[in-house]
Amino acid sequence: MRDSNRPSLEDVAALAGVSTASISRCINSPQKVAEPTRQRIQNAIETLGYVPHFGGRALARNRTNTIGAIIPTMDNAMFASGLQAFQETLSAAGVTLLVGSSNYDPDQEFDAIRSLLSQGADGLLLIGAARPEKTQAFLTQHAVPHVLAWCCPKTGHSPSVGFDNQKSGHDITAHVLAHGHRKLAVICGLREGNDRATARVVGIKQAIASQSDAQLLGLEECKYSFEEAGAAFAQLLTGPEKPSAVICGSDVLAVGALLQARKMGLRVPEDISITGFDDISLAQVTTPSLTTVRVPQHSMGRKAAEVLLALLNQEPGQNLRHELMTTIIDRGTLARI
Amino acid sequence: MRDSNRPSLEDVAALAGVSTASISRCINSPQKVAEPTRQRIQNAIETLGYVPHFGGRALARNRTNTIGAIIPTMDNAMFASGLQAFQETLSAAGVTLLVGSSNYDPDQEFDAIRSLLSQGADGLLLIGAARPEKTQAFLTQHAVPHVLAWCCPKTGHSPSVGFDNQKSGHDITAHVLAHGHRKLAVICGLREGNDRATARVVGIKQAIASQSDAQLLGLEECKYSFEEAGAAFAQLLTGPEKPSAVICGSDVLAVGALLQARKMGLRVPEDISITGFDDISLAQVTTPSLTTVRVPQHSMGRKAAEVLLALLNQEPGQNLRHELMTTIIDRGTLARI
DNA sequence: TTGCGGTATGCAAGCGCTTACATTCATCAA
DNA sequence: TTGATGAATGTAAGCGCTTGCATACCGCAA
Repeated sequence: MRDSNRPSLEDVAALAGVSTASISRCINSPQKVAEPTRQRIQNAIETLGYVPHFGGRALARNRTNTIGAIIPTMDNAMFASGLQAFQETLSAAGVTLLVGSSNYDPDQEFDAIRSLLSQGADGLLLIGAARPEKTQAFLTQHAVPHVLAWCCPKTGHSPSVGFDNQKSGHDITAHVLAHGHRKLAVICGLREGNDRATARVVGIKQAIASQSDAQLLGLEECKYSFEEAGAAFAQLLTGPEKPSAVICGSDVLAVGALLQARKMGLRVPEDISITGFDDISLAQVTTPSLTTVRVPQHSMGRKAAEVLLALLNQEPGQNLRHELMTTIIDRGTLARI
Repeated sequence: MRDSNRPSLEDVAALAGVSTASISRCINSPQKVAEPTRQRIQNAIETLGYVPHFGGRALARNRTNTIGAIIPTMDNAMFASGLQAFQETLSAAGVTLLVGSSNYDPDQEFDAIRSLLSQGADGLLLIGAARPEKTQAFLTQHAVPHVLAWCCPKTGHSPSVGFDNQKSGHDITAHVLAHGHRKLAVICGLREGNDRATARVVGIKQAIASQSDAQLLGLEECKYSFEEAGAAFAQLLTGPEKPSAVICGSDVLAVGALLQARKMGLRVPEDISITGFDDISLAQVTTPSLTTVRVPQHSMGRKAAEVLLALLNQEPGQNLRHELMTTIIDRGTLARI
């Protein structure tokens, strides 16, 4: 059953004429082995093309130097650059990243957590704070080191690196109101199990409520796709009163709305304003380009990696809650009334 | 040193009052264990929250049910949906996906290969066919099951699932020529070590050469970013003769060019035509939307997974070379002259 | 009763690696 | 010369799991 293609420590040891222990030492703490021996070992490793067996190593060390990230989707760019930064920071520290996706489904997320853990992940990056009791319990029971990103919960004791979704939702809405809009509508992602989407809407509603003459004419929930967002947009315009601005919970939704508006012969922003959220690269590319909320994806990813690494190394005195700031990026889809 | 948080088979065995072997059997081939015992074991597993240890398993089985994919970048959507399809197909087969990225750098790719392999990947998905001798030798020496995607080499004996980049480059160029364009320019990605970009350019040049009155006024290489592509576009327009069409090796480049054209006060396609390649979601979103070459990312990803899975299961009689077709998507950035 | 076949379970050997501890050997001070 | 010291290396146990083989037990036919 031994896979003859894969040289083991023993093979290297035989070739180099030393014990397996020396090889192991040579790999893991080279200063402990004498120069000439090290040379011989290096040669043997090279000629055999030896690669340490991860399983054996994990077993012996009880640590894998691997961490897992579970993101809702790879399909749009929403998490891509944050993940990229996360990954870069990790690999600079010699840690491998395992990626799983949940499709915004708590059950799939739970499975992914188990799967990554059984793959040996030493720690986890999770998006958002809301998860079922069952998942929470599992994380607690196994004392899984993890950090939450894209959110910044005030309760709970998981470390987090993110931003205040509610406040950001409030801010962009206040910005829209400040442009004179009073009849608003909202398109957001499916909120069930998605605390980011939920919080953004809460913030939006809050801002509207605090402006006495403003009204929320409609709110549509849909998946993060151009098509669904387009349909949602069309739906919002069926009522007797038309909104002057549509606030979207994500750039993907906003672009879908924008495309649909055009299809319906509406000029943006002259006839209707649209705002996005996230500032992914799509946002710069549309005509007009999207007024949106910039999420500091890159620094969030990097910081999350740093926090997680510190956690794994048991470095003390860490700040557990890192709140980053979002900024409103004014481009071309929001008109002043 | 035992991680007290992580229950082992032995713990479950103790709780259930059976041997570790039975637990293992219960997990891997439930029909081999009697119903009442199975119940007891299931309970024990549940209450302890037992998750099998990947390393132990890998060691004992010499197989991990994990496969690795190394893609040049996660940063733009070029590979995202192909990867998504790949991943979906794999997880339907109960196989986990490990993702690494190479940043278009052969050395980084080599490291990623070693790393994924040492992580226990049973097989690999690689993008493109061109790699250094050293990498080839390593793959051969270790007899690593792998499939190449995004290309379809006629030589070499690695299985591949992809399309003919050269032909596609030829096709889109012929299409542009058929629209009456004769003064062309090209923006492509950095070609060193990137056989897809290289082949596309070869195809483009070929098509131009076969049209006697057509000429290639300039060719710029740059990274896949809006900014660099914009600069490349500007550069192409500095010469005494202006191209009437710019053929881009990727949608990201085309969008960068489009944005820059607008910045320079050029109307697309009235003043200058631009074509893309890949048909990522960006392409639908610009104004005008991008005339481009659609790459069957989704079916490519799925098929690649199927081929790789078949390879791992030693299923015989597999077709080793799967060539998929690209299609030209006519949208709004190519004018008829 | 004996013995047979079959099913359910246990035993124990390894898978490749790390590491505490043991061993060897050279060096050097007394 | 001797013994203490310490550096370099070897020995072997054990990490958690799978699995071939041994064992125990059952029912049933002879």
